[in-house]
Amino acid sequence: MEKAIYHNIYDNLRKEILSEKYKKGEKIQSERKLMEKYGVSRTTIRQALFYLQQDGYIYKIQGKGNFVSSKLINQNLNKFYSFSNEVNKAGKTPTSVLISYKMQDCDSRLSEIFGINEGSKLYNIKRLRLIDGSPAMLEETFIPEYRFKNFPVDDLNNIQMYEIFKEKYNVSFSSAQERFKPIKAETKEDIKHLNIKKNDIVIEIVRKTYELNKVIEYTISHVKNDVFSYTVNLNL
Amino acid sequence: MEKAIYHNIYDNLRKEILSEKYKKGEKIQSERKLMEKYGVSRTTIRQALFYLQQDGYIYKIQGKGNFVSSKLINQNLNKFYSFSNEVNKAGKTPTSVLISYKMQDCDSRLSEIFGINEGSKLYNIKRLRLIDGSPAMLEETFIPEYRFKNFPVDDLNNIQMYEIFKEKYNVSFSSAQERFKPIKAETKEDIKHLNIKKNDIVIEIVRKTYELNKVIEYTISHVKNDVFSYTVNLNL
DNA sequence: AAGTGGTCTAGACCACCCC
DNA sequence: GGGTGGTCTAGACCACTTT
Repeated sequence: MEKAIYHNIYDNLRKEILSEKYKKGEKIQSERKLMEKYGVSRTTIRQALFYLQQDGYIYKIQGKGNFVSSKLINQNLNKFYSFSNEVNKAGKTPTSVLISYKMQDCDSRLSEIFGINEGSKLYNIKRLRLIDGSPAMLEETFIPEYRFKNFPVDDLNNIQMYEIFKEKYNVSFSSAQERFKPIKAETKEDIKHLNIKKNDIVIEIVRKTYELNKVIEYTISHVKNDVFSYTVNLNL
Repeated sequence: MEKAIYHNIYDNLRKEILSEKYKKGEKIQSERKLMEKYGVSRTTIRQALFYLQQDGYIYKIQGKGNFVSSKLINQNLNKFYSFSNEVNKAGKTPTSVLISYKMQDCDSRLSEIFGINEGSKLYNIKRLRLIDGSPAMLEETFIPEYRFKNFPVDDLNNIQMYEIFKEKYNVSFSSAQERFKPIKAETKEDIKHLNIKKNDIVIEIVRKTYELNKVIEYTISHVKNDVFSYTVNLNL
C-alpha cells in the first residue's frame, strides 16, 4: 500500500529542513498555508508536523508558528548501530558473517514491540561482527515481513543493512532508541561465536528503530566486554 | 485554563491501567465504545490513546484493538531524579540546600525547549544536594511560570519537588528523558559548592520531564565524580 | 483585528482481523 | 460481514501572539 499522505508530507518537509532551505530557528509556512500548498485538510498537515516535532526537526509555539530546531544533530542515530563506520574511523576493518536467518512467527513479546498480530511473519537475522578478524559482537535482528518483503539477506555481506533499508525500502529513519546493560553470557551461541566463557560479562544493547510511530527494526546485540565497556556506579 | 478533554481521558485511562482494572496484555474498550462512554468524538479518544501509547501504557494492533502493555515499568522515571530515594535506600541521609531562586525571562534556547515564547517567565531554582552532609551534586532547575504559578520555593527544604508537582499542580508525569556525559568543571559555582578544583571531571545530567507533549521541567545537574561515575569505552 | 497553533466535532472510507 | 484501528475531510471555536 501507498504511504499515507501525512507521511509523504513529513518526508517532504524533512528534506526541505535538512537541505537547509529553512535556516535553523526559522519559521516554516503556517499550517493553513501548508493546507493550501498540499491541498489537504489541516488535520493531515498537523499529523506530519507532529512527527517532525517528535523527531526533533521542529518545535512549536502556540500563536507564533512552527520553527526549525536549532539542534539538528540526530544524536544517537549513528552512535552504536553504524558499527562499520565506527570501526572504519578507528582505522580497523569491520567484517560481518551471516550466521543464520529465517522467517519466523511473531510471538506475544514481538507482537507488542512491533504492534502487529501474533503469528505475523518476521525475518530473524543473526550476524557476527568482527574487528580485524576478531569476534566483537553478536547481533540478532528482527524486521517485519510486511514492511520488508523479499529482504535480500544475501546482500548483507556486502552492503550495510541500513543502506538496504534506505535504497530498497525507502525507509525514512525517524528515530532510534537504545538501552544497554551488562549481563552474564549464557547462551551457547554467545559463548561459541564470541569465544568467551559462560558467565563472562557481555554488554547487551537493545535497539528499536522507529518509522514515525511504528517499530520497524528490533535488534539485540551482545558485545564483548573488552570491546565495549560501560560502567555506572552510585557510590553512596 | 482547564485541562483538555483528551488530557482528562488520558489521566482516567492511565489510572484504570495502573490500578490494574485491566490486566497486562488485555484489550481495553474499543475506540467507538470509548466515544460513547465519554460522549466525545473519535479524534479526542484517539489523541488520549496516542499519548498512552507513547508513554508505554498501551500498544495498538490494527484490526484488533488497544492493549495494556505487559511491561509497565516506568523504568527511568525514578532512576536519577529521585535522589532522595536512592540515598535513603543506601542508608544515608539526603539533604538539600536552596542556593538561589529567581524568576527569569525565557531566552531563545529555553524557548525552544519549552515551546513557549521568548520573554515568558521561568522559575530558576538552584539547589545543592548533600549526602550525609557532604556536597554531592548541584542542580539548576527551570520550570515555566504558566504551569507552576506561585511555586512554593520555600517548601523545597521540606518537601520533594515532585511531591509539589503532584500535590499542588496535579501533574501527571508522562515521561522523562535524561542525557549524561562527563565534562570539566568550569563555573565558580560548581567549584565552590561541590568543593572541587577547576577542570575536575563532573557528570552533567540533563533532564527533560514531559507532560504529554510539553516539557514542563528542565534540569541540569552536575554530580561529583566520586559520587556518580560513568564510563564508556569503545576499544577499537 | 488578524494570524497562528490547540482542541474538537461528525462523518467518511480504507486496511486489517476474526468469525 | 462486522468489528477494529488508520487516515482524511471540512468546518468550528478557543487561546495566544502580533500588528
